[in-house]
Amino acid sequence: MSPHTSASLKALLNKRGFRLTPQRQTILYVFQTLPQGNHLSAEDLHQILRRQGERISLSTVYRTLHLMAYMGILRELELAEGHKHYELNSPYTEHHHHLVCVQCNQTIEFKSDLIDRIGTRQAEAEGYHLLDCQLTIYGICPEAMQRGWSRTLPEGWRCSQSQQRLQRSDRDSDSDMASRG
Amino acid sequence: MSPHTSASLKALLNKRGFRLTPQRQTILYVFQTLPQGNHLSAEDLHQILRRQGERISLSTVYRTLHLMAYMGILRELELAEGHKHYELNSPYTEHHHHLVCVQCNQTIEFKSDLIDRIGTRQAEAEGYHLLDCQLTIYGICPEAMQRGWSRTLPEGWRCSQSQQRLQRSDRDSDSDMASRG
DNA sequence: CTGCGTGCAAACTGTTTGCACATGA
DNA sequence: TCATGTGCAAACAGTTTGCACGCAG
Repeated sequence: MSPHTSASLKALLNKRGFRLTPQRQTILYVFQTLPQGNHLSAEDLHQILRRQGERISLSTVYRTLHLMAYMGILRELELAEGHKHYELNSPYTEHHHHLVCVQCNQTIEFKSDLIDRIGTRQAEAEGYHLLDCQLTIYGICPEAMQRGWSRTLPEGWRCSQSQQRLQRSDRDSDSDMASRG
Repeated sequence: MSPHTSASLKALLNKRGFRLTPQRQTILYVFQTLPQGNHLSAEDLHQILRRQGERISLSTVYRTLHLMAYMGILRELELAEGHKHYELNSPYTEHHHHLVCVQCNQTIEFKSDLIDRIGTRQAEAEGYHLLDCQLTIYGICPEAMQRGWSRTLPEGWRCSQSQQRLQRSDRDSDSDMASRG
């Protein structure tokens, strides 16, 4: 159920004067084999590649993410972490939205035709060419709430101190992403 | 109708052990007197302050934006420009969403009770404590389209040949979005 | 064989932080 | 008074870019 074979990717790239390189092929493959509902930052992707023994430079990762987002192969996400995330964007991928815990970064996906329709209509109404439309809901997940967090600042927060706010505890703590239909 | 007088701001801050300073007061005032619908980046705000003769350091700007966002006084926006934007967030401010041109950054606000309701419901369904809910629609505005669409790729990216617009047809895959919701 | 793509390192942008001093409650 | 807030500069993280070489078309 891969949206692109290396042949179709090549065709897609060549059509626009770009080339199919091993790096681009590898990167697309990573996204294609990613558990449904995951999204990667440039750094994440670079780590994964490195762990797989691929030697692709970080610059190339960035350039490729850019290119693929531009081509519509990837979708660029603005979650609440200060850097962009990317996920596959294809007709085979359900268009969805995100519910994010700003404390632990747990992310729940959900879809809503209604929202998509509103987005489409709104873009049309203004004469915009629609690229993407994302409802992002920021909140505190039940687990984080239990660990204690009021809507305001964490206890002992100081402007001048190191603010341990929203600091993700571990890189692998976000592996438990749920996906709801 | 200002959501906060300096007295109520003071109360709000003191309640949490923070202090009212001239800087904080000034910054809030800038937001309060901002033309409706504008949102500022830290840099924007710093410029404005400087132009007004205020000598508030950039660090303080950042710290204040942070503080006020966490106190719920400001709303943090993730538009598509690589940096955050802030706007007033009060009961008196209509909650709204954004339609952004990824080429020229023109932003159109719109509100939708329906979206807000969907967001609320979705958060509730997952047991999340709702903080904010933003539908952000990315697209190309009519003017930018006329000028031809070349951004999204790094400066000097070599694809200068066929600059044809991408056709994003994945949005209208099956659902009938012709009907207005 | 041409010029796009890559890796590298250095540059850049937006943001955070350590420190000493200033100041609000 | 004294912990909080500020300004400054340096540190930082994420991203970009200039250059020389490598490789796809």
